[in-house]
Amino acid sequence: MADGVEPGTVRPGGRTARVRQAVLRAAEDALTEQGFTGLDLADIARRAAVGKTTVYRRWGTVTGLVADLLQDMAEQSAPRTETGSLLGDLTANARLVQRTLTDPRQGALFKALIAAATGDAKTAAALHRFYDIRVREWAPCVRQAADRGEVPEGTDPHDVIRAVSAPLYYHLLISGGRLDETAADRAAEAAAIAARAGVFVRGGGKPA
Amino acid sequence: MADGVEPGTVRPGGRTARVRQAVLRAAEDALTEQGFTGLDLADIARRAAVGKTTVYRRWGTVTGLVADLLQDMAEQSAPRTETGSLLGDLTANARLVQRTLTDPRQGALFKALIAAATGDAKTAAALHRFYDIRVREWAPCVRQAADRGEVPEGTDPHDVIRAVSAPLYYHLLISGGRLDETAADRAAEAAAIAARAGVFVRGGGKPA
DNA sequence: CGTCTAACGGGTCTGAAGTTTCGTTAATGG
DNA sequence: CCATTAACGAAACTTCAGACCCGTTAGACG
Repeated sequence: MADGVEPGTVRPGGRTARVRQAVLRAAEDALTEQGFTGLDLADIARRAAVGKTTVYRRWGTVTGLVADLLQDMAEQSAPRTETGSLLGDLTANARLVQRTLTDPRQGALFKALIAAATGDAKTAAALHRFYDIRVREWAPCVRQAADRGEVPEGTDPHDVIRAVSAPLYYHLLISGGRLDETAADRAAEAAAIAARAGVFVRGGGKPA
Repeated sequence: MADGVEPGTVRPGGRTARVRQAVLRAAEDALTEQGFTGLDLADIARRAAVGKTTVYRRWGTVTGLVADLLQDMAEQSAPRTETGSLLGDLTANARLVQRTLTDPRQGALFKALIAAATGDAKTAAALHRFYDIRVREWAPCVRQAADRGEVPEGTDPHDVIRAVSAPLYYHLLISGGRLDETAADRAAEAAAIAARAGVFVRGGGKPA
C-alpha cells in the first residue's frame, strides 16, 4: 500500500461521500454559530453524528476543514441575473452580495471563512479560488458592456466585479458600517462610473 | 474592597504600565509571526518576560488582548499629507495604506487583527474605533475638495476615504490579488471619480 | 454473493492551554 | 520614610483538544 494517500480518495463513493457531506454541513453550522475562534473538531463530529477520529484523520485541522468546505461551496454556483445595462447588472450583483452578507447565518459564515483564511496559506488559496469562480460568473456583464461601448476597450471585467464587492466587505469586516441596499447601490454606481471612466483598463493608468 | 474592579485601574503607574507595554509589544510580535490562530497567552507572557498569570488575569482571552492592543494603536496616529487636489490626497492615502498592508510585518498584523475582530463583538468595536480615527484624520481633504467645488456639496467625507481603502483590503483578505502601487492608484482614482460624480452625497441616490 | 481492505468509530492516553493558590514586590498616600 | 495593599509571579492543579490503538462496518471488484 502506498502510504501518503489521503483517506477518502480510493473509495470516494457511498459512506465516504455521506460522511463528508455531513461533516461539511456540521462545519458550516458550527462556523456560523461559534465563529472561527472556539471551534473544535470534536464538536463538529458530534453534530455530524460521526466519530471524531474520522474528522481528525481526514481533515486534521480546522483550517483544513474550512479549505475543503470552501471547495465544496465553490462547486455550487448561483446564476447571475441580466438587466441589459452595466449599472443594472452591477446593482443586481451588489444587492446579491449585500443580502448574503446581511443574512445572519451567511454573514457569520463568510466572516468565519475569511478569518480562517488569514491564518493558513492553503485555506487562503481555497478562498481565492472560491471568489475567483464567483467573479468569473459575473464578468460577462462587463464584457457585454464593452461590446455596447459602455466601457472602454481593454477594461478588466474581473476588476470591475471585485470593485463592486470591495466596499461591502469593507463594511462587514472593518468599518462596521450599515450594510443596507443604499450601500449596495452606491457600490455598484461607483464601480460603474469608474469603469466608464476607464479606471479598470488593463495595464494602463488614466486615459485622459 | 469593591470587587469587579479591573486589575490595573487603581495603580496604573510604574510597573503596571510597563507590564502593559511589554505585553502589548509581545502580542504584536506574536500576532505578526503566528497569526491569530495558534496564539496562546503563555507564549506572549514568555516573550514579554512576564508571568502568565498576569496576562490571564488582566486580559483573559486572546481577543480581549487584541482589543486592548487596538486601543493602544489607535492612540498613536500618523499625520496625513496634503497635495492640494483631491486625487493627489487620495492617492497619497491609498499608497500609505498599500505600503502598510504590503509590509510583511504590518500586513500580517492587520490580517490578524481583522480575523480576531470577526469572532468577538468587543474586539470588533475596538477595530471600528481604530479605523474611525484613521478615517477622521483623512476626511478633511474631502471637505477641502468640497470647498473648492471639486465634489458636490453634501458629499460624505468618511465614505470617500473608506472607498479608497476598500479595494486594497479586499485584495489583502479576499481575492489575494496583487497589492502594488498601480492597485493603490486605481483605488484612489475610482474613489475620486465616483466622489466627483456625486455617488457619496449623503442620503441621496444619484443626482442626474 | 463472497473476499478484501479502505474507511469509520469507540475508548484511552497525553500534553498543553488555562485556572487557582499563595507568597513576593512595589505603587500610592501620608 | 513607613504602612497599606494593588498588582505581579512561580508552581501546583484541572480540563480538554487532539493523537493513537484496534476492533467493526461497508464500498469495490470478481
